[in-house]
Amino acid sequence: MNIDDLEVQQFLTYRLARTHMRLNAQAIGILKRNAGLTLTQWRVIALLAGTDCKNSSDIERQIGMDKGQLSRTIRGLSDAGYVKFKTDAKDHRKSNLKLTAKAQKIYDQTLPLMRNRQRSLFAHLDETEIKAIYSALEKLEKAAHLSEDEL
Amino acid sequence: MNIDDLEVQQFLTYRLARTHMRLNAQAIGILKRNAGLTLTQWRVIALLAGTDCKNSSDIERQIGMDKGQLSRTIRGLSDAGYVKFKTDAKDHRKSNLKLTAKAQKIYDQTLPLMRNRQRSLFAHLDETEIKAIYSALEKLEKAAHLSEDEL
DNA sequence: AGAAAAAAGTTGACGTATCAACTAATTTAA
DNA sequence: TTAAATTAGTTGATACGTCAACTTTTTTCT
Repeated sequence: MNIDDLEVQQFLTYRLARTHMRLNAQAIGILKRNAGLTLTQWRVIALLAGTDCKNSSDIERQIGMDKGQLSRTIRGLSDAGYVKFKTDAKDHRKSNLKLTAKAQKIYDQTLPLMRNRQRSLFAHLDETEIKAIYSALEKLEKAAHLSEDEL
Repeated sequence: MNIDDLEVQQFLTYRLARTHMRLNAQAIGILKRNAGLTLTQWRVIALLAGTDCKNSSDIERQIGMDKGQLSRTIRGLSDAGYVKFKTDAKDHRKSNLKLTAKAQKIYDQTLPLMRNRQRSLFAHLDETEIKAIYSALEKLEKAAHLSEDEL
């Protein structure tokens, strides 16, 4: 590509941002209508239900979500009756999380919807596109990590 | 790609989101250190300086930014002495925006930095990657527009 | 054992983004 | 020409995301 074609470049970053936002908006809508959950609430429930994540730090490591946001999300889930937490017997800093039956039910109902969505989203991408987009994202991300002096 | 490979799919959407965030974070850092501006402030200033956008609605149409956020951003810029606005003589709903000398100076200083960053970001992408990422984003965005029933 | 460092979680502040309700001015269309 | 629809912009609410300061508990190191 022509390095000096700033129009194209800006359009691409813009498209990247917009696609991300649209995908998010779609997921948010589905979760709100079908489960009354926010996206972050869903993520936490899905991790507690589908992985061996037990507490806040496990989740943080798993998806790199911010500690603070996580703390607030979990409080919200607790207030809404989706999780119970009690402090770990061996490490009093940790509080182990457990989904309630209510949460498990919502999860079981919602997972198929989200799986179906994932399938649809990717149904029309072929091998070449997948590889190229991975490669491009990797390069962009690497460049995004450069400090200002290195740019 | 294997349609049922949900791991890969989720990884890709995750990567998309993360790349977007990293790119944003980088731009935010550069703007904060060098210009003391937020990203939205920069966008508005850049549009007022570099395009023929005159008012809030022009900007909204140009980059699809939310009216509300735009309104607050412009108020912030006004409070900080970067823009002045007076209501349009012919259409009293509109208020035309004008950058102050202070804003123009910041813009002139900052634009080269941002251009340089854009160049670096895209320097290592080749034609194939650009095309594939465009194609993939287009398909993802199209699918993201589908309603739940259509998925 | 005791001091220093690290980890778990909470909280506050701010920026980013969307949606909805609202006022005021203008355009349209009956 | 008047009523209805549209447009410009403001404001409030809520979600999402990052950063930093802070407390408490555990681990590490000497």
